[in-house]
Amino acid sequence: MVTIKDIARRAGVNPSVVSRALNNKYGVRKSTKERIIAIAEEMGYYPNTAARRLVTRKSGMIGVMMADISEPFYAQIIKGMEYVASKTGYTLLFSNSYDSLEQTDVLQKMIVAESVDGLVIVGSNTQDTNFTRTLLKQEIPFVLIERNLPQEKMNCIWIDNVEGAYLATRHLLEKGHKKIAHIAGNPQNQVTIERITGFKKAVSEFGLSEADCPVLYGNYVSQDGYREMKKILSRYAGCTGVFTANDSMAYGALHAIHEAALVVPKDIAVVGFDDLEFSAFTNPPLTTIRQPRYEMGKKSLEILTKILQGREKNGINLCLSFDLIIRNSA
Amino acid sequence: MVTIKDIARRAGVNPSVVSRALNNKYGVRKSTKERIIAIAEEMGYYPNTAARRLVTRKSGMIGVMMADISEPFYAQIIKGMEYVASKTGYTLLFSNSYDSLEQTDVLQKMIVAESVDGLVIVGSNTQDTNFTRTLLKQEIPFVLIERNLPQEKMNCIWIDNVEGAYLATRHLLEKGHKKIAHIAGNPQNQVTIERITGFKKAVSEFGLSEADCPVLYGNYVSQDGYREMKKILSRYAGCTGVFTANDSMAYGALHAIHEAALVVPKDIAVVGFDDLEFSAFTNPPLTTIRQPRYEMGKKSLEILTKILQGREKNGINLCLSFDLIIRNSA
DNA sequence: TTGTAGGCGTTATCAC
DNA sequence: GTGATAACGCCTACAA
Repeated sequence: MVTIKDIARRAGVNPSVVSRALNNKYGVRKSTKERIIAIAEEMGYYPNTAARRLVTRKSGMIGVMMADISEPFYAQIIKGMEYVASKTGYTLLFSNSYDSLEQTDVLQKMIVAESVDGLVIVGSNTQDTNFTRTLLKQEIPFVLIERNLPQEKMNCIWIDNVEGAYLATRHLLEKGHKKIAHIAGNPQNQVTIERITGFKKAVSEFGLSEADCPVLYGNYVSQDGYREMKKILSRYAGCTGVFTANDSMAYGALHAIHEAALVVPKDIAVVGFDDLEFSAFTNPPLTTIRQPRYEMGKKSLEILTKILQGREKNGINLCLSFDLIIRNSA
Repeated sequence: MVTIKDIARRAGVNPSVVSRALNNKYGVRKSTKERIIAIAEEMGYYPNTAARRLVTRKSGMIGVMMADISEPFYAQIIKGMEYVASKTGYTLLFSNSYDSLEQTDVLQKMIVAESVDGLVIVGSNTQDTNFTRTLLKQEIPFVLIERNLPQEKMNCIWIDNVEGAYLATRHLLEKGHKKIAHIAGNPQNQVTIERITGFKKAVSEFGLSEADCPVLYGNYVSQDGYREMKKILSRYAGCTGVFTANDSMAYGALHAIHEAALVVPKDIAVVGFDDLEFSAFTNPPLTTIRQPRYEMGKKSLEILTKILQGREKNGINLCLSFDLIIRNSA
């Protein structure tokens, strides 16, 4: 392993000079600096992060918490983050929160053991109410994606889920459907509540009764969409339209509809939410609300980086826009 | 921040005793050890990883390289790895190699800057021929997934892609198809070559001519499957069966077939490879070869962990089994 | 502009 | 069984 001492010896200077030269600090003659840099390169020097971390108390790592990294929903968010991370030199550390951030010590581990400099938290359970306070107290910068907490010093990136769900539902209603159902997500989730609200708003605006427009619950996975769609087919015979809280559940719903030998959108129309990559390839291609996932990830890291570098202060609230992507399922 | 010094002071012992007690080393009286552990817990002590890393020269991190973490193919592999990592206390560090491992310095960065203790490399370009030598020379343990290199001291986890592709193709042939096509992957990829070999093996075994069984190329993404399927429809009119090198391309192919108003499997049968989660939800559900992705990830980390702990030596070669999952697309 | 010295928190090697 | 002390590689006052 090549250390600054080795370089210093070769360059005939003191290690501290090497340190300053390599870190672009003032007080090193240009010629010495260039010589040192050349030697470092030649010797294949890489700073020892552990040593640096120990003295600077910065890790150069950003922790990313999400429910389950294997969900396709997160793929583009991660990609957006990585784009910024690779440019700014930060390393991303991922961790799954599964059901709850607070029931496990994943957050504490990230902060104390891995000593991340900052955090991005995607989603998170509404029942997790303490972690923001803890993070604020520990003065570790963090950005929340998919949440909009009105508290001070909070950094949030979100889309207006009420409006998104409203738009999706409205699209069904404008096509003339009189009985439509909503397959909602896990009610512990904030976005679930918001999308239900949007659904009901559209329904009432069109003068339909809540009895004709039932809300069913899944947990954002295909299997649940399939299960709930089968319920709809058996219990709500007149239902001709379904709005699912995300695309994965829409996939399951489409499958159940096909199995029942019904045709989409002729017999039943389906609208999803998210616009996952795959949604262009369902049969028929899925009409859905596109979330700017890549941008969410990118922005989250841009904001966090700026805050870490002191070029920005906490309290950023960013509401991104969504789009209704009309394909053939509704 | 609580350090072992703080604990030592409270316990009335020397920091080194605390270190030994907390690390389960010999030479600490049971009563002292218990007292120290209690105090550490009470004070909320977490060891400083940077300091520990600096002196032990171990990072407790395992680097994971794959082409693109956002590809759904990797999701279950990652999950399998995480399962083991969380049990053994290792932290996973992901990095994308995109086209090539060697054209960027991602590997070197992981090793030198992050000082990972070991590596798992999924896939990798056949043109990347030097990295194994480099890793071997640096004596950093690594496990290769989706590759089977016959060299000594190499740890490989793989499935027999020739046989898998053979089985998939054979399934089409046994259904009576006389003209079938293969949408292969990127020819720089080892598995691409192997799956083409399996395809050709089955074709020749059934006495079909290569002219009737063309091989087309995509890069394992849906869009390419769509594009190549359209080519097949226009150029190879009599073709009634398609074997795609992975499921994502099968999705694109199904889409192209539907667009042409043809019916799967009546007009054209489709067989994929991988058995992604979504493949049960395509229309019709996809017949495909299931790769044990979760197990690949799990095994890779189990092997690596054992090697890192000295409980196993390099040179593990693990061939996992696959299954033909027959659904309705063929 | 450069060198010296101290310390970050931990572990390891000795004495005792 | 316990304590003192020296590293690990780097950074940063401060002194020269």
